[in-house]
Amino acid sequence: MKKIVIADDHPMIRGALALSLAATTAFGKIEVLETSTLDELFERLTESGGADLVLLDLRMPGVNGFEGLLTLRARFPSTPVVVISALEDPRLVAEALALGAAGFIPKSTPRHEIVRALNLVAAGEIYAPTHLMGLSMPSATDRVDAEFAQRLSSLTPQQRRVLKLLGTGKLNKEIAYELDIAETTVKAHVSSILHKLNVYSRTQAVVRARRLHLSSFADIAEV
Amino acid sequence: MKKIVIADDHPMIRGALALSLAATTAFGKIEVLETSTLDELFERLTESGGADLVLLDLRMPGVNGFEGLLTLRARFPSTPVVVISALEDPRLVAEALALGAAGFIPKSTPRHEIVRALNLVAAGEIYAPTHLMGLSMPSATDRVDAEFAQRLSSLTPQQRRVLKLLGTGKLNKEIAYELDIAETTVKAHVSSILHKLNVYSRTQAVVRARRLHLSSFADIAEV
DNA sequence: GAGCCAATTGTACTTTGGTACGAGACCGGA
DNA sequence: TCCGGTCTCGTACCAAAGTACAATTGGCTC
Repeated sequence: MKKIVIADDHPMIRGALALSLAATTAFGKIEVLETSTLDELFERLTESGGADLVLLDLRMPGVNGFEGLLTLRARFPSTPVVVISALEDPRLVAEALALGAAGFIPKSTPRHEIVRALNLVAAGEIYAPTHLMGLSMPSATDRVDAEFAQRLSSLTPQQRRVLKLLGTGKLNKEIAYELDIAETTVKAHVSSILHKLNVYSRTQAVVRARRLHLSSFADIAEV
Repeated sequence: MKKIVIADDHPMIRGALALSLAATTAFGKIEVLETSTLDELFERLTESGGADLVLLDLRMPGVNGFEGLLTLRARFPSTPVVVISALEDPRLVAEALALGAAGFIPKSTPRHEIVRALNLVAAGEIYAPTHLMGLSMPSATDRVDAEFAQRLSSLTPQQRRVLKLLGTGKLNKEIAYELDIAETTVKAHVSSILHKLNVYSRTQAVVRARRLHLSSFADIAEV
């Protein structure tokens, strides 16, 4: 009995995906859970210790972009994640796959194609629509971004929080206050972050992280 | 005899604008100069000490985005600038006006409307297409951005170069080497930049500057 | 020439930032 | 139970960042 979680804030999409899952044979018997928020998704996964597959919408209330995928991959590295997206930008596809997604399914995909995609993923393959793959030759910057995304995914949750605050230009002292930890600890985190991201200053870390479409950096809090 | 400069890298656009200018009565007798690069524009303006009007394309070879407008406003504050753009994003309009543009004319504008716009500007009014104004209420962040853009425009050319390098995450030492000046001087510039931008760390300066769509920050140099 | 401003540099200083090493607490898995 | 990883924190140290003050140069304008 495989456990599959659909995480999408739109009930209609969830329903459509559930239908496709029902038509997918490769998983055998399945149990489908639906969540409409990221927090709920993590609750479910934490309770049950992961799942056999997660269908994750890129755009969810609270956290948009790749933040969710990043966190998901960090906390449940062994759980395959298929990204569902309304956008069909080839760069998004490349980025999602670089972050360890097992597939990328645009919402416009016809159902029989979705079923085929899920069967592929069930078999351990990686699915992405061909028309979004060939065109975007992995350029130099894309590869750099992908590598950086990989590094980003190696951050621990707390380190990600620190990086998020770094991204607003805050001082170590301010970060310490906001997270209610000692400044020493913040320094330890920052130091570790810099090593993991392979940069040598907080400013570089922020600049590089901002290049990815992480929601954490899309909406900077007021000063 | 009013001196008007058209700065656009596309000859066809320059021609169309020149025609519209010829049909504009409010300026009286005019002399029209055309330039295809930003550098050439600045040469002309420096020679003649400004102009009575500049029609500036947002996208020019070398420097895209608002960089040119920013520099123009900084070096020739008394010269009115009308922004010409192929893009019609309301946010671009708001930003251009915040930076002191006297008008915003999309390239899709019909000629009679362009003439009307130029007449308005000649009369000291500010022109922007109504369909790009009403929708984007000046939100809180927009106002913050506009204020920050104002501050940005107060930077000197050299300070702008330093900020650009700051935006790539470089150390003072590296910036000094690239600009071939002493690290002390870089520090002096950075310090001045921070004051002018009203922030207290380089990282904040970078984060805030990147929120604007300045080309300097669009294409980060290789590491 | 006087005055203004950008740019440059120096010295000296304080504050942040970042590294290195060690260590205790907690937690989940083997 | 032991092991590994995360989070925590301290001390100590060095490098980078940032400030303050002062001074020189050069170009510009009035």
